[in-house]
Amino acid sequence: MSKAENTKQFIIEVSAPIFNKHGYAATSISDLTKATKLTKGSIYGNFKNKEELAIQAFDYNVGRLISDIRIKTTKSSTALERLFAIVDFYKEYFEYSKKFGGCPILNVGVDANNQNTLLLDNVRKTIKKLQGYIAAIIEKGIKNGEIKKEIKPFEWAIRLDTMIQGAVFMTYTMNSDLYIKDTMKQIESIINNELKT
Amino acid sequence: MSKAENTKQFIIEVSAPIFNKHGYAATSISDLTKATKLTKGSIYGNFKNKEELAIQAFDYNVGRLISDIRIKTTKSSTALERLFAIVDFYKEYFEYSKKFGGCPILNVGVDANNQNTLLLDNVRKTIKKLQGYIAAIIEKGIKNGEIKKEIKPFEWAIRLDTMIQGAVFMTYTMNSDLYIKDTMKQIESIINNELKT
DNA sequence: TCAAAAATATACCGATTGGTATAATAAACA
DNA sequence: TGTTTATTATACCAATCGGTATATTTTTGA
Repeated sequence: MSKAENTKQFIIEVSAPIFNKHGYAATSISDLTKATKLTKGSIYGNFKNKEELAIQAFDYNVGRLISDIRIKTTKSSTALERLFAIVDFYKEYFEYSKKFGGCPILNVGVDANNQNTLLLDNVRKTIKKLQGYIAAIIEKGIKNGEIKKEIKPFEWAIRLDTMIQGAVFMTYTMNSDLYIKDTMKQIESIINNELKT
Repeated sequence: MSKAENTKQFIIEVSAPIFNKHGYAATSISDLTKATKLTKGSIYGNFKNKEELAIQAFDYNVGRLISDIRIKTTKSSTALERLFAIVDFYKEYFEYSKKFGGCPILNVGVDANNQNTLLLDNVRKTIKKLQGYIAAIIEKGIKNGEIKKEIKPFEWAIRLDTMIQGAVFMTYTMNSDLYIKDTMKQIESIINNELKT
């Protein structure tokens, strides 16, 4: 990586949690020059404008998030174990996601709504990617006989993802991981009682 | 109501959906003077500062929201009917909440996090009030023999509320009420299969 | 090592920000 | 109706906003 690419990556990494925590409008370029100890010239030399940087910062955050979920789940081999691995991942999500400055999907999803079309599009793609990933695990479980064949993979992937996002919102807003812990228990019993053969 | 109180109320009503839709930082005083066709002097004559107006705008939004939920639920007399009335209310919530500029609990909850302590406190109080209201209905249902006596009212009130908030987030972010419709069906079967005696 | 090229820093731009002091206006009440 | 009082409009403030032109520095490759 050249010096320039290094700087660009550095700016993204420092900016990502700031954008995520404060939102697009509430994050100023001077917030970023202070945090990076670089100057405007350096930032605008690497990014066309504030929006482009915000998008790359979001992509950087969700890239790490999805990568970590994949790493955690692919340690297991069966579909059910992979579903429980996702559940375990989200049990610790309150602490885990603090390094991003909160949940990027929740924060940017709400922040970009009616504000920034490009950012909102990226949030939607991320949600669909995550739901597709869960659906693929369920589908595999059906083929393996681990999960009831009448279960509709995408329907349940959406359902579980929606419950997770609700728990993430409540946990952050109420500043208590009781919400996400309880919802994960609820999902565990759904997997055991409704999905499992 | 005097002329001044009238103006104050008018400013709140016009500002409320703007603050809710764009967030606190992204809403400028000039946005509000344009929308109200009043001047800065008029706004600062009625409110100490932007924050005070934002808080009163939020309180106005959730006041209407909670009032409408109460009206809808108290039309029924039994606890189960009241729970289903809340479910029915949220089935139409995507359209209903557009007049607020989106869901005030979701929007302000995310927007105020790590930004505005007073607004966040009001969001938390609202969530607790709503959960308390649902818990009270469940409790009444247990006493009436409509709901299983081993059900813990507050635990399930939180659980249902968390699912609802997740569905609201997904519905707004994906711009589709399929999410909230499906979650409400899911809650209906939870009520019928897990709560009902 | 040195010149060309790329990246970063500095200085500045007009526009807008939240907020205020004061002037003009309208409402309230005697 | 007239006058006091409350409310709204105007004009302005310093600070900050996103962004750019240019100067300076650093990196790159011959």
